[in-house]
Parts: sequence; structure tokens; C-alpha cells
Amino acid sequence: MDKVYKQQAVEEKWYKFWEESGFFKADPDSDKKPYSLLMPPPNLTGELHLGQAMQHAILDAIARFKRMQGFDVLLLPGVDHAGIQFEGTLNKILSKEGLTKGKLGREKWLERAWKYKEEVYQSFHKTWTAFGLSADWSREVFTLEPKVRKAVFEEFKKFWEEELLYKGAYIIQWCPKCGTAIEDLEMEYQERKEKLFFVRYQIKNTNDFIAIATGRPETIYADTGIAVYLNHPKFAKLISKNAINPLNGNELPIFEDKRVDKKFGTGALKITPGHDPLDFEIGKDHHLPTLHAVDKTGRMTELTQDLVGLKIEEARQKSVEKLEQLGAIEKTEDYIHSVPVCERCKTTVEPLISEEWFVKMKPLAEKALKNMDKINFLPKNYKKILSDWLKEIHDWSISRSLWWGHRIPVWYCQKCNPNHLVGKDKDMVISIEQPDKNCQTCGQKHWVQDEQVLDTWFSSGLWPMATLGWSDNTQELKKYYPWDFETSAPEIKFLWIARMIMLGLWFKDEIPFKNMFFHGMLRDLQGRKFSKSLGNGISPYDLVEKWGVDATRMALYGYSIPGRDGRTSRQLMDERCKNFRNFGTKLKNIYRFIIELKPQAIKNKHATAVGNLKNTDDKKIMEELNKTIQSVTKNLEGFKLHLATDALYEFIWHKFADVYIEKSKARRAEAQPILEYVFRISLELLHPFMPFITEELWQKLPHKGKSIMLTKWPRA
RNA sequence: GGAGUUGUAGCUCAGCUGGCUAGAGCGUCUCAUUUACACUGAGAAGGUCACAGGUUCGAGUCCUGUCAACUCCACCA
Repeated sequence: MDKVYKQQAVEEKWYKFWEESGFFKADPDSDKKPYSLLMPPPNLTGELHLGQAMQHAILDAIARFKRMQGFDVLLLPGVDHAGIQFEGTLNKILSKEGLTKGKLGREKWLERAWKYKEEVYQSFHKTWTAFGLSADWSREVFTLEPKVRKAVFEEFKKFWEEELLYKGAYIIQWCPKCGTAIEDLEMEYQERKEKLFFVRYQIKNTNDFIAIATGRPETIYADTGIAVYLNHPKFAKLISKNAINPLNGNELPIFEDKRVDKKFGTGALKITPGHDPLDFEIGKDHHLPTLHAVDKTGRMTELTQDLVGLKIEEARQKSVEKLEQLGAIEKTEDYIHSVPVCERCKTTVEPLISEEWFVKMKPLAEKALKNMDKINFLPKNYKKILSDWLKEIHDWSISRSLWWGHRIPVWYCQKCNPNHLVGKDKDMVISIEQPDKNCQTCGQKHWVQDEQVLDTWFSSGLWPMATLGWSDNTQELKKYYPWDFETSAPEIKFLWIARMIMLGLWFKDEIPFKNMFFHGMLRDLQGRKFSKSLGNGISPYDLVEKWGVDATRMALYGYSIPGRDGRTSRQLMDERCKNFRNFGTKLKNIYRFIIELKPQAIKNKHATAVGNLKNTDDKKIMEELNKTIQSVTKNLEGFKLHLATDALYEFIWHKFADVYIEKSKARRAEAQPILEYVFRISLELLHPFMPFITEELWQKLPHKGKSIMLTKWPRA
């Protein structure tokens, strides 16, 4: 982040010229037809990665193309506050200063957070304007700014009024390191070889035993029952008897349940509702109590007697030792299973019971499903992928135990509702600010706000609307919604894209975007994702510094095929960039030949008119040019940027330069008008992809108008 | 367990609704030697388009199956 990006002088000059001339600005008052592109807001964390650089290159090419076609283009930029990620980074910095959230307190911590946000934002911002992005910076949005805050409040309030919100103690996935609940979608799995312990539980008042297999003996303290497979002859005589918990002597009822897999372990399952989602379900149906052996910091609770305060790993070992001493371990097996870990910090996720907020998603998903046909997905099969997920939707856990984010806009009367319960008859108020009114019960004002914040995606899901000023019915919303074009990495198709579709349809009764372009993932040569921990990332800034913006953009268009992952390496990127840097040099040399080395005889003759063509070379190159115009236009309309750039490269270099220009040397004066014309049109076609060099050269050619950005898109 | 994607030159990949001797960039080899451009030009070598069937006048492209690689979702006591 402290790296200063060195933009080349030419790029800086033109970018400044465009921006200061207001060419990037959308104009809601204009009569032109709108074309709107929504930039996925990058996370507030340092630099952009190569994939985002590609996104920006894609968005910008289409924006520039549509502008030249005469649309009123809105390319709207923004930044996401990235709740968990940003908070984690800041806490790491604070811990180096010996500070913690606890020591600072919420208010001081937030002060620090906003200060840090500004620092990151400033340096970050410099780097991401670097790609030549023709975004309307005057409309830039940050997901925690007041406009979004208001929209998020509306969203929350409407959900509440529609009775789609609920709060309660449920089993959720908890990351002990991040200190918050996370969603299934925010977890990943690591395959590990662990031990499976076969533990014997004595049947009360007998010398019989029932054996169960468990990978987590430390949670035996929180067992509240034992379930066996339905109609299992082996266990028939044990049903309705009680087993004795070997670690604390508690009595555990034995019962049947069809959800127990008869093939796994012994066919009997210890039920620990506090620490396993399946057990939670089974426990609920059989009215078992819920106990906790592990707390939210990942340490053992008082329930575990002398193990209290130990970390899970240690406690597991100690529990096994104890069980061995008691002769309760029948055998031990190795087994390989996938352990869920937090996507961000790779800490093992603990299923825990916690008070969280949820949104009932079924009605939203159903509405979305009915409207999926209205969105043009690229590639097409994403419609099915998203639809399949929507059909299996489960409720959205939206609360996070963090401080960085939109604080839940709910206030409880501390006196009358100390447990912060939720419901129509409870002493609580939905409000963005501290309520002014009195509590209905006590007639006083003891309002305290809910401690938690909303999931980052709760605000990002509203991005297409919040950025245009929803819930007010703004002129922008009327003109630019639904968005014409949105792009995203496939990674966040459920977290983000599916949410935008559902929320857009729910609140605005319209799809959020007409064209949804999923680009592929850039991977290393072994097919692995780029990541900090692997150290295999490629910095787009290094490429830009070495090869220039135009060349780097061109190299990236080669990877911009919908749904196709691309394998690459620093070396491969360098090769590709080098190739397009050479292409840029070729353009400069064409310019030099056509304009600087113009024969004396025609020095002062501007040849803009291309009359009747008699020469066969002239006819041929004009035909080829027309074909290229058609192909580039068609491919841009279809968002096939790789084909558009291919066609241009092939035409300019191998048809125009290698053939036509070579041949023209014999009849230079006569060919001059065609040379100038073909070159100028070529630059215009190339401008969406290589904005800087095309502007630089176009300005030096005989031309009309202030900028190549403002020219009319060539027609065949 | 469910869904999806990929398999084309040494490498990274294009190839649209099936249509002439299958393409690009990089790499390799030969030639050109100061040309608008060596950040160049001309040319060459290199592919049974994973495999096996099928549809068709015609298949890299469509269908079925097999093998391989990958991704996503669910589950994992």
C-alpha cells in the first residue's frame, strides 16, 4: 500500500485532461439514452489485485465504447468497508501498539478505525485511478457513508415490517479468531487426518455399554443424549434407557432418529446440541437441553471442570487421557475429513449457539427465481447455477459481532427489556438514531442500541440501489436503474450477485442489472488461486509501471472470456504485456511514417475526404477496415473483448502496416488520404482498449473535436 | 452425494449459430542488416483438435459413452 505507483507522463497528462474536461461525468439531464455500468466496490484494503485490474479494464472498455456510440454513460465507482477484513487488519495493527478493542472501547476504537480508513482510502485511491478508468468520480460511494446508511436502514425496517426478520439463539458458525458469526458461504474446508475415538457409555443400572464414535471427545461434557439409527436391531433393547456420561456422570437418554447414519462409526451418535448443527436439530426435536463445553473464544467452559480455560486441542488430549484412565475408549481409528475453517483467517470454525439476527429468504428467492430470465448472464449457465442455489436458499444470518459496519438499528429499553429480546410486544424500537420517545412500559428513556453490526453483504446487496440514492426516488434511480452492465468474479456469485438480484426485485420490483458478466478467475500455472499466503500474486502496478497502462490492459483482455479461468504467471504476463507494448510502438511508428515523414508535396493538404477508390490496394484496405469495424462493434456489443482486440491487432499490424503501408510507398502521395483515414479510424476503434496512446496519436492527426473520447463510433 | 466447466502446436490460450489446406502470442529454426519501426520484416518447422461411437454431404464445433483435470454446492459423529 505504501508503494507509490509511477504513472507515465503521457498517461497522467491525458487522464488529467479527460477528468478536468468532465468527460467522465454522467449527465442525468441529457437527452441521450443512458448506459450504466456499476463497478464492483473493491474492499478497503490496500491495492487492487490482477483480477480487479481486469474488471476495471473490462468496465472501462465498454464505458468508452458506449460513450462513443452516443450514450449518456454512467460508470459509478465505490469502495466497500469490508467489515471482518478491515476490522481484522486494524486489530492486528492495534495489537502491535499493545491496544485491544476492549482497552479502547467502542467509541475510541471507531475513531481510530475512521482515521485508518482515511489513510487506506487515500493511498488506495491513487492506485486504482491508474488504469485509465473513465469513472464518474464525483459520484463515488463508500458503503458506510450516510446515503448508504439510510438505504440500509430502510432495508432493515422494511424487512422488519414485513416480518421477515427474526432474532434468536441458534446454532451458527463462529470464528473464534474474528470473534463473530460467519455464514456457510464464508467458510472453506481443509482436509485433515484426525482420530476417531470409539467411546463406551455405560447403560444405567446394568453392565452393558453403548459405544459411539466421535472426533470431538472434549465436547462429551456437553452431551445431552444418544441417538441410534431407526430400527437398528443392535440397539433395540437400549431404546428409552439412559446411558451414563463417562466424564461427568450425567444421564443421557437413548432414542432413535433416522438422521443417524447407520454406516458411520457404531451407528450410534452422541448428541451435543451446543456444538454441532445436526445435533442441534435432533436435540431440538427430542427436547434435549443445550450445554456448552466451548465458549466463543475457543476455550473450555466451567462445564468441563478442571479443563476450564484450555484451548480445544489441549482439552481434546486431556479428555482422551481421562477416558483412557476410565477404560472408556474402545478403540481409536484414523480418519480423514474436511474441517471447516474461516475463509479469511483459516481458523477452525466452531459451531456454537449464539443470539443472532436472521432474514427469512424464501419469499425473496422465489421472487428472484421468477425473474431470472430477464437477466442476460454471461456465461449463460450461471442462470442455472444461481437458480439452483436460490431453490435451496436458507435464512441469512446478518448480524456480526463486530464494530466496523452498519450498527443494527434496533434500540432496547435496558430497564424493561434487559435481555434485548425482539418482538412486537417487546420494549424495543427500530431507529437509525437514539429514539426520542419514551418506553411504553416504564415511560422513560433507557434506550441502548443493539451491539452488533450488519453483515457487509447486507449493505453491498443494496449496492445497485444505494449508489443511486434509493430509497428516495431520485432522478438517477429513474434514469440509470436497472444497470446495463455488471461484472463480477464468480467467487462471490451467491454472497453478492444473488443478493443484489433478490434485494433489487424485492424493494424495487426490478432486476438490478440487464447484463451480468462473470469473468474467469486468474490462477497460477498450477491452477491455484492467487493469494497472499501462497505469495504467487502478480501486482498489476508492477506490470503497469513496466509496460504502461495500455499494454497491461490489452494483455488482460485476453483473459476476459466469460466464465473461463486463465492460468498465468509473472513471466507470461510480462510476455503478453511486452507484445502489446510492441504493438504500441508499432502504432507510434505508423504515425511517424504517415504524418512526420509526409512527402513535401502534400504537407499542407489535409486529406480527410476519401473519394472514389480506383486503386485495388485502396479498395482492399477499405474493405478490410469495414470488416474490422463490423467485427469490433459486434464483439463489443456481445462483450467479447478478446475477439475485438484480436481483430484490431490483426488488422492494424498485419494488414494495414505490413501490407498496405509497405505497398503504399510506391504511390505515397496518392495513398496519403487513405493512410490518414484508415489510421484515424483504427485509433478510434482501439480507443476503448488502449485509451492513452490512441488519444496521444489521434490528437496529432488531422482531426475534428477536442478528444478521441468524444468522437462518434466508426460505422462500416 | 448433486451440479457445472475444461481437455486444440513446447507453453498460455482463441476458434461465433457445424463449411475451404485448424489459428494467435511467446518459444524454436532460416533469411533480410538500417528500412516508418530490431520493441522490425519475410519465411519454416511443430497438431490422429483426450479417447470411442453416433448424427450429417460435411464435426475441433452437435449427441452418447469412456478417461483425465478442475470448480461450485451439500455432507463429513
